[in-house]
Amino acid sequence: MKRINPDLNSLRAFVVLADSGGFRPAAEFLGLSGPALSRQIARLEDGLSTRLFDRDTRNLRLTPSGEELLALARRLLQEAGKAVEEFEAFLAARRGRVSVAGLPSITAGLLPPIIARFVAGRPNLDVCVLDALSDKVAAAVLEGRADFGLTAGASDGAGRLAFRKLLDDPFYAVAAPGGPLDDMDEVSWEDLVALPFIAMAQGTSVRALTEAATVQIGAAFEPRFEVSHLATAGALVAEGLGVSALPGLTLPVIGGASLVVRPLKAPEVTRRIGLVFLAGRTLSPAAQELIDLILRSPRDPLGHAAA
Amino acid sequence: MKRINPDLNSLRAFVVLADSGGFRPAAEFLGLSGPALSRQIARLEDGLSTRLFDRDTRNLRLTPSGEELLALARRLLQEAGKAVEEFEAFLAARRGRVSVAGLPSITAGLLPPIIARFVAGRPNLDVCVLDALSDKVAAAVLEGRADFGLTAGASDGAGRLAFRKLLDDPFYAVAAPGGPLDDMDEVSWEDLVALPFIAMAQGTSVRALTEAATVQIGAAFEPRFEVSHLATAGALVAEGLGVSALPGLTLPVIGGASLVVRPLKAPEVTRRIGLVFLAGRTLSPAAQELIDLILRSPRDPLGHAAA
DNA sequence: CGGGATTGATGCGTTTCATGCATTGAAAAG
DNA sequence: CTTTTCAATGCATGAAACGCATCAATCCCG
Repeated sequence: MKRINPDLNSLRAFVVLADSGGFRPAAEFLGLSGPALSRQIARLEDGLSTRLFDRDTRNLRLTPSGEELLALARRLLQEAGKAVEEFEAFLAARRGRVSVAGLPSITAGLLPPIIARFVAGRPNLDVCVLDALSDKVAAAVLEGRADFGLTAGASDGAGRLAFRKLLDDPFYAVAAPGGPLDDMDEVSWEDLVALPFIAMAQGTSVRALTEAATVQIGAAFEPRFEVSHLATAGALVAEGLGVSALPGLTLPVIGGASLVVRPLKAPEVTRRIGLVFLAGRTLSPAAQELIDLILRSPRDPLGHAAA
Repeated sequence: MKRINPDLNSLRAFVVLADSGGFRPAAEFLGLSGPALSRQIARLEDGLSTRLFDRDTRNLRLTPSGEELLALARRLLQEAGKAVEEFEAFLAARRGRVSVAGLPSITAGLLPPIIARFVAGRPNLDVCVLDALSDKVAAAVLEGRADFGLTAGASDGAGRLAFRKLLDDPFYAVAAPGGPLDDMDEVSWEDLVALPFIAMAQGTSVRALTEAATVQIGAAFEPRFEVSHLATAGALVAEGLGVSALPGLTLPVIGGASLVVRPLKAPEVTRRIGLVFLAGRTLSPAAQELIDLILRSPRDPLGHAAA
């Protein structure tokens, strides 16, 4: 038996004709000429090897096969319409799922207000935020667990990741009010590392840059405390147990407003914050939209969440 | 926003390409040349205003939009396949519903074995048998409650019903063994109506023909009993309460084998049994199939169920 | 009872569109 | 560095759909 292959346009024409009860109005509705519709129906009937309408010049009535096909065609067209609608919603970034991997300082500070604007009016769009340390961020993007990442400029060796710089995030010295920084306008790394130092754990971007800075000034790096989470570091500083060097973006997260924060110089160290994504891969419309929104957002190095 | 109209063939090509991971094998599978498939995908992408594959000469990978469309296309194609399958089943008379209206003598005698053969191997085909008196049969067909009818030749005045003769069903005289017919080879209407007569109720084809016969011989028609159902008539006859004149098709229904049955002559009265259906209307494949089966079946006027 | 009007089908010419062949350009394999 | 493979493109061919004009049948109205 030869395979019959219904054409959605023919089915649509058939349904319209069945509904309108005449070739003329149906053809007009479809934007076709009468003969075109007549032939389209004839083709459909021929393809199905069945008469679909009992018709003469005056009457038009569905045959039982036509009735049967009408039900099936309606169902199929409805399915098709639903599919188109879903796909259009996906294309318009109103539906789908965006997965963002990011450093904790970014996902906690920079990202939330942007996501809030992003999901507004997009009730069917899921956003998944993956907060992880910088190497894990790159891994998540490489493995496809995240559509893109927000991290400190780390280029993957294989060149499979592309980087788009967002901002330079300068380091600041932080201490408790009444602590050693009260009287200083700005702080040098040399001065800072001489104080009891609260360092971030290995594997964080902050740690890597902190070590680089101490190496650069030829100082020994002997932290008094070592913590994994920013909140802990902030709490220790607030308690006056030590000082630390942190990028501006982290300050809102640790409650920098109630701490003494001073620009950190000699050398001036900045964390290059940017987007990473798989090179050569098209992003989902929703992910692209979120990226565009991030790029258009004001990028205050101090973290605009503090504003 | 312009209306996008997916073509099932394009979607099929897209799915095949996504599954086979390369243009060459996909094109071969689809029975197309490479360029044809390339353009088909390009058209699809153009129609959707989206890139569906990230591709260079060596790699072919779905974009997120492609992944999304793939799921939707699979679903839609599966729906389409199911619809085609259902429709083919309908066309092949393996699915659907046939509604037959018929005189009780036919629906009880002639029809059951035919229906038995008809539904064999058609588990999804519903058969609805409507047994009714002759005028109700015609009405059921006219009103569309039955696809066709099996009745005694009655033509609707408006000519909206077509009749197709099946057989001539001659009348027989019936009586109980040990009754008045035992010694006779054949019986005349005149002899029969002189005996205690069991008549069918008004509105039955049997009654109409019985009355016509008595009028024809100029006799009075004074039935001793009058019943609506054949089984009752048969039981009364078997009990020796009277005789009756019944068409051959009714005999198996009333247990004619245990009665005395004699050909009834002078005049020879026959009931024209045939199919009625709406003129100019195409029948459903299943109904047509059942009709063909009826036409091909042996038509023993005595009722082949007795064989 | 008869002519005009309406409706769907058909013949024909045109246009559009998809396909196939040949070629190009790019990337991987030897 | 050459060869091979693969997808994209130019070009020409062929098929399919469309519109216009016409035809046949029916209904409406005078």
